[in-house]
Amino acid sequence: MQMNRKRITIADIAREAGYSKTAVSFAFNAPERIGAAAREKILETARALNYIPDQRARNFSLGRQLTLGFLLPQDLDICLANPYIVEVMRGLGKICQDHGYMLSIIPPINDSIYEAVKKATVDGLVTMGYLVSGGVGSLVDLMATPLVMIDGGKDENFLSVNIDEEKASFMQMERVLSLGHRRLAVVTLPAPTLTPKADDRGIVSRRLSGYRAALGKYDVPLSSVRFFNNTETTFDDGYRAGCEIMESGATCVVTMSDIQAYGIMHYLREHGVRVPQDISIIGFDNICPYRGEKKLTTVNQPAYEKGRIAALTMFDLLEGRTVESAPLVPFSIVEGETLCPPAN
Amino acid sequence: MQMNRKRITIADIAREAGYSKTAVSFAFNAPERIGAAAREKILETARALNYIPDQRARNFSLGRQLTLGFLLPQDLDICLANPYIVEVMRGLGKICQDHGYMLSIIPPINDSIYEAVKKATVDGLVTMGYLVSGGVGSLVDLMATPLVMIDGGKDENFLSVNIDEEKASFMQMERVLSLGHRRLAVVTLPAPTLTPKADDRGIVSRRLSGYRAALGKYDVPLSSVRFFNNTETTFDDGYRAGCEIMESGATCVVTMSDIQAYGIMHYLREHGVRVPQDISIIGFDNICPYRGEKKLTTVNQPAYEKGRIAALTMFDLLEGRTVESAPLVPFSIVEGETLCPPAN
DNA sequence: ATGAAAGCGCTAACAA
DNA sequence: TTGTTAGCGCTTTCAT
Repeated sequence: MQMNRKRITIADIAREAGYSKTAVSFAFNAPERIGAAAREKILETARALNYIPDQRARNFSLGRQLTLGFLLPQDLDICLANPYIVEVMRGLGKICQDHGYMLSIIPPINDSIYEAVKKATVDGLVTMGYLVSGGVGSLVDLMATPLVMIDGGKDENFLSVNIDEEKASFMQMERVLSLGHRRLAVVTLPAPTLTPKADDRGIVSRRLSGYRAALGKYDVPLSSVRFFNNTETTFDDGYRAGCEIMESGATCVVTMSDIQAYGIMHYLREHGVRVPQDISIIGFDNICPYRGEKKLTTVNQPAYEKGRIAALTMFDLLEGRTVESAPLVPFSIVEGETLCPPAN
Repeated sequence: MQMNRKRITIADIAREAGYSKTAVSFAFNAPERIGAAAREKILETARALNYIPDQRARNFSLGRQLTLGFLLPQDLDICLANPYIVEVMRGLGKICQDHGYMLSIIPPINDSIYEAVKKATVDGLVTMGYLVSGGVGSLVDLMATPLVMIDGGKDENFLSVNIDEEKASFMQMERVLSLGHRRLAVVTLPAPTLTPKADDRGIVSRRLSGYRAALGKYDVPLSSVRFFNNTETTFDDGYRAGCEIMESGATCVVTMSDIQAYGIMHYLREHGVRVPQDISIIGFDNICPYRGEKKLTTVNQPAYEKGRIAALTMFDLLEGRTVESAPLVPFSIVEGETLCPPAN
């Protein structure tokens, strides 16, 4: 196994080479600021002593970390089980790699995102799926850590990378209403952790308002919609909700995330309910078909692109470029095999 | 947008509260080592001044980082597109979360894993898919950074979490040989970046030796096997290889990774080749079916579990517990719908 | 061209 | 109980 020999420091090299620490530092990071002879001698001894500069100390001294943080809205094993989130991460990470940065996945600490932020050592934070109102918002402000949201909400202090949530959810709902569905089950995302008070700027509220608009257009009363508000964004929890949904009498399920939808489909199939003949279903995100289920009709979100844009925006911030606002990214409804007119 | 007000430091609090920095430090991190009155006064002023301890400085001083690093074998966007790797990461991350750690994804810098390691600020490194021989091995030794491999190879200096590669690949190959296949296409993993010299301890070599053993048992000459050694571990590159494979006359494809296999299947289906009637295929890893392809017969690896074990091992190392060796994790052949006897 | 020394913000051994 | 002070390893200003 590895032996923990003590690290060689810059002082060792300085002493051994007969130069100052400054000289050594320059030899490594600013060759032009030191004589050729001195530099050679220094690098020589550094090599001989197997000196590796301590990146930790360097970063600390330079006040940077060469790391972007990705703040997870829920437990890590839930988030990484969601292909949509992973795809966002892939976009984020690609840009990090291009900049020589690491991407740090930051799960909540004891269910607290706030605590996680306090412990995080990163140059910038990217959040996903919730509003930064209140606690975390002022915390990052105190820490002088730039923050960019993905799927966040309107906030005067932070940028958010989003699709047009109202419009997308309007179209999603309209798609099924136009097919004739009138008895609906709507599965929402879990209440955002960071919005203590009811807040109409978060992603859930905005989508709900899109739904309401569509329902209004088709004169469908809210009472004919059954809401499922306690479903985690997981396959398993979708599956779990399947039972109640099946028994709700709905002819169509509208979910705010594909991963839930696939869980629901799995349950339905296991229980002899045919999709879409018996129950139609439409999702949100557009992840790949899951567990052998048929391809979902859904709202496509450019996940990878969202990650990329968020990271690029973050580097703009870090490198002092002014950023007016994050752009709306495009979405579209993609056809799968899970929608048809209601049976009767 | 955020305003970058200057951070309050421990010195500010000390001065303002009329105590020393030590006292402030204790007030936060060792309440029992300071009087109640002093503590109260200090926390009071800290609150008033919105003081947030600088985690960077704290970590630097304590010589830790509260972060585990996950060293990627290839570009980040390739790795995160592989569900097998993501699942490993999920296992790693879960344990990190349990320990209040972050998980840092470390992509190569300019194609160099070595450079990435030098820049990384983490308490421990977990690698994936290659041997740590040579450069990186001695580097982490100099940096005194503990390292644990996943899918690495035999190495006297580092632990590796693996299945029994020889046995698994033997069984994988035997599975198709026993069905009667004699003309085979074998798709390997790309040559591990970190093994400059031919090395027989890496994962690819070990699996090849399993293949040889199985072929020997069935008296099948190596000449009846067509090797594809330049296929990246991606869906797209599998797809790309599909053409040559189709034309190779093989009745069965044996791949070292599912993601390649699904790419190949996609190509075959698009070109009217039926799986398994025309060409059988067997994979490795056991990821979920991809892009609507049928479920692959494959070797199941407990990816999540591998990640967990690697992380747990790492924390053993970090917390000074002695670790003899990483255990072999179990594997199994799982039946899909992609295997049948050869046609003629 | 080179070096002394003062940071960076926090911890902790040691002294009082 | 509390404070002084010397680190942690590197960067960088400012003399020389």
